[in-house]
Amino acid sequence: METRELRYFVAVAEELHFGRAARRLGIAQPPLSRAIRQLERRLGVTLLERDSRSVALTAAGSVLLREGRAALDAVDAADRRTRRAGQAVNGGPGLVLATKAGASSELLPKLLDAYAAEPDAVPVEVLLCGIGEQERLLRDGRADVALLHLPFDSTTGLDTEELVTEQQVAVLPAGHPLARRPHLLMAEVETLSGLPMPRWPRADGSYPEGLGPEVRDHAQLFQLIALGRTAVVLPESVRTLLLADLAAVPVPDAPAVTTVIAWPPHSRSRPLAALIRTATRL
Amino acid sequence: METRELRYFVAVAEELHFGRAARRLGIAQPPLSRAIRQLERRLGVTLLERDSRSVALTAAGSVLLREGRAALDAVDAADRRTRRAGQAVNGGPGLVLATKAGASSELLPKLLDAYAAEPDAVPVEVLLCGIGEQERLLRDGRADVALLHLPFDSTTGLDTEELVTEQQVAVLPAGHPLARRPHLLMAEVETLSGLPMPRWPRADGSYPEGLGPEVRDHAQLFQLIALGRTAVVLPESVRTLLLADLAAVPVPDAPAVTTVIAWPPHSRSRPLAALIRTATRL
DNA sequence: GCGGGCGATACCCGACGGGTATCGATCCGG
DNA sequence: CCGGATCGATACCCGTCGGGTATCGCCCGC
Repeated sequence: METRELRYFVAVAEELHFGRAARRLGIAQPPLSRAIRQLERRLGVTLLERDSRSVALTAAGSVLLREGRAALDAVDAADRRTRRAGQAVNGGPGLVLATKAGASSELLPKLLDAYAAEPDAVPVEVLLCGIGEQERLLRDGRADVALLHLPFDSTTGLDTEELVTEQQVAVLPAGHPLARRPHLLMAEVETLSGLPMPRWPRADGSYPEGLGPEVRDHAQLFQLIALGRTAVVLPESVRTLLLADLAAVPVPDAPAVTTVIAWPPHSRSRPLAALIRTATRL
Repeated sequence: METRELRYFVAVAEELHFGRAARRLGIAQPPLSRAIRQLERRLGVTLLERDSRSVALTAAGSVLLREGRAALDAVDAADRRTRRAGQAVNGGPGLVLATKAGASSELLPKLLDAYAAEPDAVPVEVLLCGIGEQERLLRDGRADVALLHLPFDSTTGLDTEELVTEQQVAVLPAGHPLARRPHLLMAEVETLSGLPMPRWPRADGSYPEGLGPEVRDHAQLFQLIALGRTAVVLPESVRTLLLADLAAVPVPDAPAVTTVIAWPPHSRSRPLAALIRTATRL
C-alpha cells in the first residue's frame, strides 16, 4: 500500500464525496475513483458502499480510516524528523517541545534552564499550542516532546514520566463576591450564576454544547474572566501569570493535576533522553 | 514520501550495501541507487555517506531508519487489519491475541471462556509467539491484543490494563538438593553450581553473553531443566504445566510479575474493548 | 598493474498516474 | 412527469517515472 493511496482513501473517507475529496487533493475526480477501486481490488475488500447519490464507509473502511490516519502520521513524522535531523548540523532546533500556551508557566523555564546547563544540550524550540494539540504534534513529528496535564490530556500511545502534581484553584474576577473566600467547592464554582464554565475544543476541534464561551488558549480565557464572562478551575501554578484583576481561590475537591513529560515511544534520541532525565530530576 | 521509497531506504540502511539491498528487494541495483538519491534530494538531506567501497548512515539517516521502520509497521498494520476486517464478515478471526507460548496458562483459558460467553463475542485466534515478539506483532497488525509480563516485556507505545500480579518460583529438576527447600533466595538460585540461568533472546533476536543455554520458549526450557542443564525463576502460574520431574520452589525476593493486557493505542474496536473489559473483570 | 567489486550514469521501454470528455443513474423543482 | 443538475463510473489519451540492461569510474587487494 502506498501513502498516496492512503491519502486518497482518507480524503474520500472523510469527505464521503469523491468530487470534494478530489478537489481537496488537487486532482480530478476520475483518477481518484480509479485509485480507490484499485486499492479495494488489491486489498480484496470493499471499503466504500457507493450508490450514485451517496458514499458510506463499510466496517473495513472505517478500520482503514483509523489505521490509515495513524500510518500517515507516522510517515509524516519520519519525513519531518529526518528533515530536521539533516538541518540540525549547524544550529537548527535540536528538540521541539510542545506545551499548552499558558500552562506550566513555572515549570517550563526551570526545565529549559536546567537542560541548557547540561553538557551536550541542544537548542530547544518551544511550540505553544492549543488544548489537546500536543498528542497530534508528537505523533506527526512536529514536536519531539510535550508537557501534558493529567487527567485532561490523553497519553495513549505515548511514553511519559510524571513531573509534578498540584491542586487546582478557581480563577475569578477580582471583584467577584466569592473571590475573597479562603476556598471553594467544585459545586459552588460550577453553579456560579452568570459565570458559566468555558468550553474547550475537543480532539476533533469541535466544541461541546453549553453556555460558556468557546476558548482556545489561556490569554483568551483570562481576558474573558476579567470581563466577568466566565470562571474556571485550573492548576495552581497559573497564579504566576494571573492578571492583577483576577483572583485565585483554592478548590480542594477538584482533582489534582499531574504534569507529565511525554514523547513518542520509539524515538528516544540522546538529546531527548537527556531532556527527560533533566525533567525528572527537577 | 512513498512507502516504496521508505522500504528501499530501510533495506539499504540495514544492509549498508546497495547490491545486497537491491537483491533483497527483488529489483536491480541502478534503480535503487536512483530512488535513494531522489529521496535525499526531496528531503534535502544526505542520508547515506558513500564512497565507492562502503556505505554508512548519517545522523539524519539513522533518524529515518528508526522512524521509517515505525511508519512501515503502521502501514503494514493498516493493510493487515483492513484485510481482516473485510474477511471477518463470515467467521474469520475477529481478534488475534498474542501471548508467549507457555505463559499465562491459567489466565488464558479463563479469559477466553469468559469472553466467549459475552454477547457479541467474536472468534479469538491465539497466536503463541516467542519471547518479546508481542510488541512487534501488535505494531505491525498481525495481532490486535497481547498478554505481556512486567517487568520483562516493554509496554512502550502500548495501552495496557493490569490483570494479575504473582510471585515467582524457582523451577528445578525434581531430584535437585534445593528442590525440597520451602523457599529460596535469588542469590541462591543464581549461584547454583552447574545450573546456569538460561539466556533469552533480546529484542533484535541476538542472545546475551553467558554460560546458560539459549532458549526460545518454555517447552525447550522445561526439557533443559529436566535434563539438569539449567534452572529458572518464573511466575508461579507455570506450576500448572510443570512436568512430573520438575519442582517449583517459591523465591520471595524475586520481583513480582504483573500480567497486563496490551493493545495498540489507536485501535480500540468494539470487540477489542469488550475483550479488555472482560479481562479486567476476571 | 590489473582484475574484481561496488556505486553512479546513460539510455530505453512499458506501466501507470493524471487529465478531458462523456455516460448512466438518481434526485429535485417546476 | 419531465428536464436539469449532481455525482460516480467509464473510455481514452498523454506524459512521467519506475525498472531493466549496459557501461563507466573508482578503489581495493593480489
